[in-house]
Amino acid sequence: MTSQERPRETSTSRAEEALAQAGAGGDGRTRAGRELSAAVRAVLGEGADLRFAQRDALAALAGSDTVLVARSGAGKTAVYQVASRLLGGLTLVLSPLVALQRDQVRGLVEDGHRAALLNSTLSAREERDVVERVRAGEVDLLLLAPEQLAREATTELLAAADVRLVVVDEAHCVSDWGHDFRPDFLQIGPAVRRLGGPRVLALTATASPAVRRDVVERLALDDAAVVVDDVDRPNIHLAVRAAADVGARDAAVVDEVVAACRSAEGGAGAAGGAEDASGDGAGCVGIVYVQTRAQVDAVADALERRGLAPARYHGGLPPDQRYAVADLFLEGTIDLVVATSAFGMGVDRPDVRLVVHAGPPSSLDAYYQEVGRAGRDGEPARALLVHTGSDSSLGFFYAAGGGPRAATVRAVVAPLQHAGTRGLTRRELAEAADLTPRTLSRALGALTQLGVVAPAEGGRTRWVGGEENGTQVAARVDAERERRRRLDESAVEMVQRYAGTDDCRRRLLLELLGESHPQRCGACDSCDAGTSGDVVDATFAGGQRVRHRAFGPGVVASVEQGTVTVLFEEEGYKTLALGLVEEHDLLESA
DNA sequence: CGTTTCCATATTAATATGGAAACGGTGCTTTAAT
Repeated sequence: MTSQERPRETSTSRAEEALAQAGAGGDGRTRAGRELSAAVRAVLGEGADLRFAQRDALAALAGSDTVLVARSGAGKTAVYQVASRLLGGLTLVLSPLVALQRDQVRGLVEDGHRAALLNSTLSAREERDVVERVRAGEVDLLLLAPEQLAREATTELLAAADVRLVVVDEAHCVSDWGHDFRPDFLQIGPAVRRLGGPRVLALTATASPAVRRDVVERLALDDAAVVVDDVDRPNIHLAVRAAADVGARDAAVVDEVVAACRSAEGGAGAAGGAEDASGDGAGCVGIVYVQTRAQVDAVADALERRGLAPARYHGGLPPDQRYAVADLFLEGTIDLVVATSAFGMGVDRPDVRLVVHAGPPSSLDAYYQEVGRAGRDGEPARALLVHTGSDSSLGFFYAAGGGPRAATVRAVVAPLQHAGTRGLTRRELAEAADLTPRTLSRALGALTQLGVVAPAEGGRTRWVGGEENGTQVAARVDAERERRRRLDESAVEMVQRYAGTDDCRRRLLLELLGESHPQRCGACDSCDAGTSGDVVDATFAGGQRVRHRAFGPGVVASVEQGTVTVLFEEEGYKTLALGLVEEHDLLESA
């Protein structure tokens, strides 16, 4: 065996040289260039080559931590496969959903990697087996959820291993979930540092500049490079419709789905007999997103009364039922699913034609993730949002932003400080602080984020905030809550802005997500209606750094007819009237 | 913030009313008891 085929013997600097070759186009005359080509061939097969964004990401990774934003199917996996081969040692892949890890490992093994996973579904025997293989250096890629990093057994295993790369898959989860729902996402940064600071590669399909910044900050990435691929999906037609009230909204959603399925059947029939053999309703492949579990049943019932047979999916269903629906949808046995936002990750079916939302999502980032499940085959697809104008998820966010009260924080801090390094279990803490599990969970999320508590052995939580007292901590929680609330609020405002515009929807959506798109798209309802225009104002442009008299520094997100939307560092997104801006000289270039 | 659920109380003792409390989307893990 030659050294080229045994990359784990490659030194880090030589690996970085090979990674850097990706940016130079992979010169086959140098040793580093040949190493890169060999790794690419091993991953992609003979004759295939990397796309530009993949090359950019690899080259960036040679010098720094890297965030790669690229749509599904753009080959994010291949990037870390190649990087892992070149860097050698052990690559950790942090994958949020345990249910998907077995399939992911299977794919990696098929591509010739020595991949394994570590999670709670393993039997004691299986876990011992994986641990032994990692110890023996027989694993190149190890998949695990962030929660694993908090286990002492895992920490010890990894401390002794040669971890050279940490991949954070679905990295937007760090921003979405870290602050309350799954606080272990906030422990990734500290855990990576404890491993001696291996390179970090964060991957996601969509992330607005605000989310990118949050991810970089929460992962504590050092001088991160951000590589953004073209995230536009021009084959998806975008439309929004307003309804008078929630009842009319859901009725409109049902009408829309029924009509789409009827026309799909008619169209398939008229197109020729060959289509009929593949089953009825072909072309009526769709996902209906609703806001609550109860709404899943309400909308699905309504669709059944109209003769359709939708499946139902939400987080409250038994796991086997959820997996069954996901599998049947992926294999094409089920074509229509009514779901909450739980339905999504791992849903990679190419021929989804329709994604309908009954009520607005919590952010444009979330919306585009969900919309992006349509038309992955490149054929025409449609995304429709039906809203009432006042059904915003703002209520959710006031609740979430409401966060723990000062008294709650003090009640949690005191027993933790008293417990010392051993820490307390959730149950002990709930009892000592006299709080419900939900309230406690939120309080711990906030405290984790401030870095005053940390996971301890046996799932316990311990105090690491030194002498700081409950009142001081509560004040910091307050400040952080206020910051979070402003960002969440601005995210909701951006959804309302998208829903309310009569200018080109795709342009607004992409610009708010950090992509430049000056021309109107021709594939949204505004363009259909002729109300959209091309941007002509040259005073401001997307990406431009500016400073506002009152809001401070920011970056221009989007320019529409007569308005400019800016992402301010402190205030989140604000939309300003160009007339007023010019009249009062509010914005200056920075 | 807005809506639903729960429970105590009131009286056409089996249902109505009011006010307080809980819930509203996302999922890891582990442990104890079958």
